[in-house]
Parts: sequence; C-alpha cells; structure tokens
Amino acid sequence: MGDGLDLERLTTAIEDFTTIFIRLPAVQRFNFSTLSVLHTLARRGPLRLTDLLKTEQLKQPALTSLVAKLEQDGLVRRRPDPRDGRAMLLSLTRQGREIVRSRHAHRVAKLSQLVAQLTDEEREVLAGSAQVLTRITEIAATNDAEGNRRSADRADT
Amino acid sequence: MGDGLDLERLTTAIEDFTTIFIRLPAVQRFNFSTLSVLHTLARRGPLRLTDLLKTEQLKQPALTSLVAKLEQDGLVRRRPDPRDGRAMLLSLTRQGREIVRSRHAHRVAKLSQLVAQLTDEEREVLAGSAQVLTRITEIAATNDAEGNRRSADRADT
DNA sequence: CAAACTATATCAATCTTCGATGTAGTCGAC
DNA sequence: GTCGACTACATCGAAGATTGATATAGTTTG
Repeated sequence: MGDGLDLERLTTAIEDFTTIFIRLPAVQRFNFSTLSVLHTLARRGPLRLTDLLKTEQLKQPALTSLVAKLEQDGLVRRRPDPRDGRAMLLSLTRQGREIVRSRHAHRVAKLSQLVAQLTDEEREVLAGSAQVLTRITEIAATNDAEGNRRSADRADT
Repeated sequence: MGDGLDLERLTTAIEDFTTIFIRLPAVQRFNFSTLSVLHTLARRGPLRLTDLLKTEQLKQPALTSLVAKLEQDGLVRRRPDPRDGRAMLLSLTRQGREIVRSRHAHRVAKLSQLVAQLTDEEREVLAGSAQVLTRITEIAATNDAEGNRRSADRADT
C-alpha cells in the first residue's frame, strides 16, 4: 500500500519505450502483421491457424493468405494436424526462426548499448523487472484462458 | 558488476509483454500505422510531415495520404508552418487526442487489473522501473539526435 | 537571381485486408 | 451408422493501404 506505483506514468513509459524498442525499422520487407505472426509462431511453437488467429489482429482470410505467402517464401511450414483432419499445424522453418532471432538480436544489442549508459542502481531495477514482466504476462494469459472458459460455459452469474 | 542483468531474458520478457499490452484489439477501425501516427502526434506535439516520418515505419507518400485521411476524419489538424512555406504542421484535434487517451486508459485499466494480482514486492519493482524506462527512452532519443548530427556533419572519423 | 536543395503532393502499380461464402472434416444424438 | 449442427480452413471479389517514381512549390546560398 502506498508504494508509489503510478500506473498512469508506468503505462506512458512503456508506450514510449516500445516506440523505440519494438518498432524497429523493418530491415526486410515485412510489415507489422507478418512480424507479429513470425514472433508468435517462434514463441508458441506449432499452432493451428485458429489458435494463431487469437493473438493476431487479423481476420481469418487475411491470416490464411499471409501464411500461404510465408509458406511460399519458405518461412513457415504447414502440415495437416494428425488429430484433426480439418486443421493445419503451422510452425517456422529454420529460415523463419532466423528472422525472428535476428530481430531479437538487434533488440538485445540496442538495449545493451542503452543500458551501458545507466547507473548501477538503475541497472539493478531493470534486472528485477524482467521477472515481474514475465509474471504479468503469465497472469494475463491465465486470465484470458479463464475468460474463454467462462464464456464457453455460459454458467456464470 | 555481476548484478544479474540478463539482457537476453529482459528483451524476451518485453517482447512478450508488449504482445498483450500494446497490441490491443483495434476497437475502432484503425490499423497499426494509424495508431502509431496518432500516438506520436499526441506525445510530440505539432510536427512537420518530415519529422513525423522519422518515427514512423512508412514512406512519405503513404504518410501524406494517411494524414490526409485523418484530416478528413477530423482527427488531425494541418496548418502551414509560418516559418517555412513548404512545410505543414500536424497536430491532433480534440477528437484525435480522445482516441489516444482512450487506448491509453484501456492499457492503464488492464495493467491495474494485472498488477492487483502481484505481490507487494513485485509491485515495488514495477514502481521503480517506470523511471528507468523513461530514462532509457530519453537516452535513446539523445543518441539518435547525436547520430543524425554526426552524419549530417560528415566530420567524424 | 540561378542552381541546388528541401518539403510535400500526386500517380499508377502492387500488396493487404475484408466480408461473404464454400468445402471438407468432426461430433453427438439417436 | 447416419443425420444435423458445428468447426477449420480456403477462395473470391472489392475496398483500402503502401510503394517508387516523379512533379510542384518554397528556400537557401553564393
């Protein structure tokens, strides 16, 4: 209580930070949607189209055609789901993973250069925040999953 | 020294966190580029097209037409720069600011709900990190500005 | 005041995205 | 087992966004 956590300020700080950290110039010819799809597949392993759809800000036909193009370009692999004849399992090829890794590496390098200009104290704060950010992301995922269960059940008050 | 700052891990944590925090479903019909332009204008006040261009991942013609549409929709104001007859000064209208504020408010609400599920200790770490994030963003801006000066000078080794 | 430069606008071609709809696979009740 | 309802993904045509090339107009410098 009263720990001085100013959400307003923190949100603004994150918004501004992502502008310089996440929106790197697209070194290759990829747009936001494409990069987001690649990142999600890199992080969450093989996914069905429908599951991938949930995290992306696209409608299904757009995602289908984006994935088709990525397959043609050799970045994504598509194979039938052995458990469900309707579904496709999507994953990255080695080449696809390489793109995600390269962007990630750019970010690490950029962050490294910035962190070098901080005080020791500031660096300590950052070190702790990685863990907290991960926790928050997990909590959000859990909340979403529960939300889905509830609305599927139609059993809540 | 040896403060356990793992940049690899921190970068991944930030990447994953922004997926749930920044890429909110576009409640309105705006795409990424549009939202980014609105955010930048909200934060950095009146800007010339060329200056706005620097922070956006778009080419100049695309930005011109995007801004034209935003003006038609009443979200952006365009007026001639009194200091330079070639340039236009872009800023948000009240309505444009309202959109940015609304997305920001959504984020604050979402963060608030997540933070409520953290321990006191975790909240304390977050409280400190707002300041550090802001510092990092400032440093990055300074670095960029210096980089531009240097390459304009063509005077470095 | 002419040449070189800068800021923005326009154009046609290409790529993205969308809503609507189609096809094929799955599931559960009987 | 087979009928009906549902789900996963694909296809299609239209609308919108983005691009490179280029045009126009204003500015600066010698």
